Amino acid sequence: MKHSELCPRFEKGMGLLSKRWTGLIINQLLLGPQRFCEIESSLPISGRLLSERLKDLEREGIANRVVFPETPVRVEYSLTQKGQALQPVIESIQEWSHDWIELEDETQSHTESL
Amino acid sequence: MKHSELCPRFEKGMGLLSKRWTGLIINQLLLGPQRFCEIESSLPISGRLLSERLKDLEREGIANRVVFPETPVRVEYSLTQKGQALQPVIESIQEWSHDWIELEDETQSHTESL
DNA sequence: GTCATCTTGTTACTTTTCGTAACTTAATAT
DNA sequence: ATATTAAGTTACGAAAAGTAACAAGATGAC
Repeated sequence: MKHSELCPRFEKGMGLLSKRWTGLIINQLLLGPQRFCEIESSLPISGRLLSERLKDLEREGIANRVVFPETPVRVEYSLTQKGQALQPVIESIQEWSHDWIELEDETQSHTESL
Repeated sequence: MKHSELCPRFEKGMGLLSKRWTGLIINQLLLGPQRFCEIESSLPISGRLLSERLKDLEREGIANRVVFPETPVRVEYSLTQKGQALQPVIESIQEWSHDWIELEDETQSHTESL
């Protein structure tokens, strides 16, 4: 129960990134500002969680939220400087994934593990 | 409900990294091989979760597990090549955290939010 | 012999987070 | 009036995380 050596900034940063969906949402926003439904369509995430994660990101100063009061309403999310600064993180994860992750083949019908 | 553009390797890699504790455990193992109780002491993680995460990492080929049948038993965990290859990822997260995360001060007794 | 000790887990149980689906709001079109 | 659409929210069951107590197995203390 001594965890003294750990840098608290790093611990907090890692805590943000290691919440489910956060990395993938940021990856999506690195492509440019996007509205809620675009992010939702680009990822297998539900509206409930997406809404929750975007609120987290806004609260942490990583994402901006802009409402266009059209009908129906349009809301655009974009990255702040702090969010843009995550690009090297995302890129390094992309490189590692490309180099080291192998896909298990999904050609079988879903009746394995029986 | 279309999430077609997403690279499955990246999605899987991000899935690994965005499990709670995974990043911090890998960060610890980047310092060198360590036994179970050392990792446990270095992080505010419980034995149950640490055991679970280390099994995940072993199954993914990221960590090695070596048992020394002494008394009491000693078990050492270390990173494989695949695990070592995560160093740039961890480093980029460290840099971002250093540059952009600010700590809220914890000088108050824990009676805020009332 | 029996009891305590130490490490690496596991089991049992509670709390938090996630996943799914139905519902809400507000402006417009039919 | 009713349907439509985007952006959420609410409700609820399922999965994951947190906590604490316990187990195995060899040793040393009494």
